Amino acid sequence: MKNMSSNEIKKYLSDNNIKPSLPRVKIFEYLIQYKSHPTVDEIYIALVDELVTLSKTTVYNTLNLFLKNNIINQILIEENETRYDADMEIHGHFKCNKCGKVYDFDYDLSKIEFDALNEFTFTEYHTYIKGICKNCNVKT
Amino acid sequence: MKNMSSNEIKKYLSDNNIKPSLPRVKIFEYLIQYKSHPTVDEIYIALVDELVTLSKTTVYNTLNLFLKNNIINQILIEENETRYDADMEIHGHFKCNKCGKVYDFDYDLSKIEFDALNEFTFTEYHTYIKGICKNCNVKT
DNA sequence: TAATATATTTATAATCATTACAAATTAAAG
DNA sequence: CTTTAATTTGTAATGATTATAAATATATTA
Repeated sequence: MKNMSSNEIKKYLSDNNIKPSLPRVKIFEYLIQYKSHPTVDEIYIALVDELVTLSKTTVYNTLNLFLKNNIINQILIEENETRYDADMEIHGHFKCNKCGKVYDFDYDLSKIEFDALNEFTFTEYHTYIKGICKNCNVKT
Repeated sequence: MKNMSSNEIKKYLSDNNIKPSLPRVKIFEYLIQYKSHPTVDEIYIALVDELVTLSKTTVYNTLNLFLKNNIINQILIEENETRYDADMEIHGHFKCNKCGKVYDFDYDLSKIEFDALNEFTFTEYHTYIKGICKNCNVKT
């Protein structure tokens, strides 16, 4: 997943019932390459130089299509700041209140007991932590 | 916390540097009484009959003040659907994709190991799960 | 208690992210 | 090729939240 070639991305999209048009391939490529949990604006600004006719609507449409077909996740940490992540492994996010960077971290869900949720069916897990990252802690 | 009297709420707000005006007391009371993780609209609609001059701006202002003074949490599960919770104990939320209800659940954070976040400082923990609740599972 | 200052609430307008829509473009099928 | 369907695009509409400034209520001081 880390370094998919353009052809691998095309196959991956096709396998998930998404016709691999150029904007779609490029947007997905951006997500797996930079893993920066970008916003729509960040994706648009990053790609518009190469795809000069790209519109923000296409970025929205494409991300919503990816969401529907379950190949990306939406990250909601701040109000009015929707971010996207192509890493579909269950993992958490840490957002630094100083530098704003979003870090990934693994957590072992099997160790969590959900007493209150007996007979519930789970489809999505989301965890995020806020605080100060190592880097910003050192600086002060 | 479960059943605070009006006077206890006033004291609690004062203790947290919030002047206990009527709208503030009523909004906080609503949050701890119903625990329904309401939206701004739901709070406004629930209270406007009693506080006939209440404006939605006041609900926004009040919730933002509560957030700033750390006596409520913001719950972000769906894009463009900000909810609020006066329960400040660390706990998770489960949202049913069928009925839309948000359930609370406890989870034991001490069992989670954050290898990747060594030397990070944590201030807020948020966890939510999506799926189908017990009730909706039975119905089908 | 009246006068003044301060805080709170309110209505209206502004902002901004997202979606709706319909036209334009591109790709696919016959 | 021609026709049909899918994708992309620009513009307008929507809706939640915030900004602003006036109105109201509360607190302070003389």
